[in-house]
Amino acid sequence: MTKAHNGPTMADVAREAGVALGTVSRVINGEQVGEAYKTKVEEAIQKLGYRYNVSGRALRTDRTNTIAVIIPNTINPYFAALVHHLNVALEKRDKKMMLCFTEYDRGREIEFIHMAQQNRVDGIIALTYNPKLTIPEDIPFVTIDRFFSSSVPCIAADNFGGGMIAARKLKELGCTSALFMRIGSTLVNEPSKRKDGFVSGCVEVGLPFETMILEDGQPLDAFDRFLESRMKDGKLPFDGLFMGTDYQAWHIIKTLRRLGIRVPEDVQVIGFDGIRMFGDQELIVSTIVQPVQEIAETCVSTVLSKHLSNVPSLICLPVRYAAGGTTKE
Amino acid sequence: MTKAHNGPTMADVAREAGVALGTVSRVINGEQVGEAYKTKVEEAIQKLGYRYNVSGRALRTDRTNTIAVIIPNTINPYFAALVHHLNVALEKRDKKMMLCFTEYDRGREIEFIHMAQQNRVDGIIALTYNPKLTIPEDIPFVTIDRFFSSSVPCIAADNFGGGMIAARKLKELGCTSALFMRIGSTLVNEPSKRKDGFVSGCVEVGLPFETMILEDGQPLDAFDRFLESRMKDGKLPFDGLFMGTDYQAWHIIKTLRRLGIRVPEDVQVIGFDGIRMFGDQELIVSTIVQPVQEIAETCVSTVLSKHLSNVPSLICLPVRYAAGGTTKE
DNA sequence: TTGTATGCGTTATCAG
DNA sequence: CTGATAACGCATACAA
Repeated sequence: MTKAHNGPTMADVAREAGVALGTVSRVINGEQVGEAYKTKVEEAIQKLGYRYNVSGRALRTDRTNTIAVIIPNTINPYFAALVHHLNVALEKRDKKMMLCFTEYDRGREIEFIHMAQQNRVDGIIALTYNPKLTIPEDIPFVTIDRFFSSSVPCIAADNFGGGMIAARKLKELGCTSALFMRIGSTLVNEPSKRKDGFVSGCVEVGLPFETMILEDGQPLDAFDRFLESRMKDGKLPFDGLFMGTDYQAWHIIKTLRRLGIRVPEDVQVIGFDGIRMFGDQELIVSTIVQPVQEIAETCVSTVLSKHLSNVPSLICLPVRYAAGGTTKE
Repeated sequence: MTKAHNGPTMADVAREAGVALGTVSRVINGEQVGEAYKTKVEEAIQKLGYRYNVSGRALRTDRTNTIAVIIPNTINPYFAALVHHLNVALEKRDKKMMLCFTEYDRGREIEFIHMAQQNRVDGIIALTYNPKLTIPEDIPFVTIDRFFSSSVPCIAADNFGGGMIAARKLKELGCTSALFMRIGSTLVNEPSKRKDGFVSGCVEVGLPFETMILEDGQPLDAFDRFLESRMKDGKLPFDGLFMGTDYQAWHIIKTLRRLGIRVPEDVQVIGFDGIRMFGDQELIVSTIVQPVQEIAETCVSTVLSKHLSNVPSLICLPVRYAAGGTTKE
């Protein structure tokens, strides 16, 4: 076989510096080395433009300095933000990120976990939906938004708390009758608690409410038909609406306007996620903002923590309400 | 050293199957092997759940089956879409993607190219801004939106053509006086041609026009002040506006509305990129749509093509106009 | 402290 | 067609 690449190797550096191979390795890895040797080696490295071979080191140490991130895609702005902050957090620690897009495909979720193992990654951060996913035992694993078992740390926003905040806010803003709607995986995951929190909050503040949950896979316009069916004399029997996500809120607002309902004058709408225009500009709707950066940071520090077993099995990070023009502020 | 990982190796498979190590390798790589041997090996692989070690193979072959993608971030929806389609195109060819986010940092652009070389990637796809970037000779390199030299293929949308289309469209929609504004890197790259095409198109159709180019780094509200300065009796001397990007168009529309100018009744606005809400919903403004998927596909097929030298040095892909509510259709 | 030698898992060469 | 073995680049245990 002809060598494709002909960059300098440690042996080249050693020869150039007139020292032993092991000495070069020690310099590279910041171990104790005599000053004279060290400078000789460093000069040789400079001169040859040496950079260590990642595969060689990985083969030898069985560590890749890489964390696999398994996520549906990067098109959805919430995922895009997550990926962004995960990357920042990983880079800060000199880790590389191996990105795997599942496109919500459950087969792929499994396949990527295999691939991550095959690549000997140092850990996996996953946001998945497959109910039958089995988590590898031999590799640090952290999940987002979905609880597997007490041995697999789950990082999520405080979805329940977010639901409560939404209820209180609608009440505070003068709503007298509320509706919660969502569509999402039938899987019971952390976001499911948005409803529970909302219900709890409505009871707390004495706000009458209804809920409507659509099954996964149904088209969003089932919401539309529901609203249409509840219209009477050009009015809806609700003046407050809490939606499962910003995306769903955005969709329903278009429907409301089409039905001649004004937002926020007739109906106030709160979403969930904190999606912004162009990723970092204005909010799209009034919303419960997920602490994306903190979630990412926590995922990384958790998956890299030496003693995964000592880590809490569910970490909920605080959310906050933010006005985005679809409520009366 | 204690082995961290204890997955089965080729030697284990060979032992299990009662064949030689080399035979296992040949089966894995789909080379000619006797039928009986082949099945024995495949059974052993199944039984042990063997998967080849990526580092071992990479070390031996000096090929990683990985393409580095160097891009500012994934927050910007256009980049997010690009990354998405690049990933699809790469996965289709069983290549892995090594994502590098530069955050527009020129030092990082250089650093990532080094890192990619160090990781022995099979190719690099880069969207960069550093004027002093030197392209490695020994590794297939493709750039997006920016021409380096005839030996480095550049893939871009037909920015010039897009500018022309915008001019023709504004004329067709009844505009009598147009303005082009943009802010962007002082670097002369492909997107710079949006203006040239627009100017050319205006001349062609006989549409009077002005242009205003902001230097990179200036705040966007310099646009606002410019518009304010041109206001007379609550009116602007333009009724057609072509902006360098959808983001800038979006910004300027807010300004216009603040100034009491109606869009599209008083002024029609066209952007560039084709950004959609939530990545795949409605357009944000009327716009010239970049063929993101084709760009991604072309980048991948080009960087993987055996004979990079035979490839054209600039590939422009066709754009199209799409109405997005900020023009009179 | 530094040098030497071994092996990580794989592919490729060479001999059978 | 198959088996044995060397080498890829590196880190490390051991010897000096």
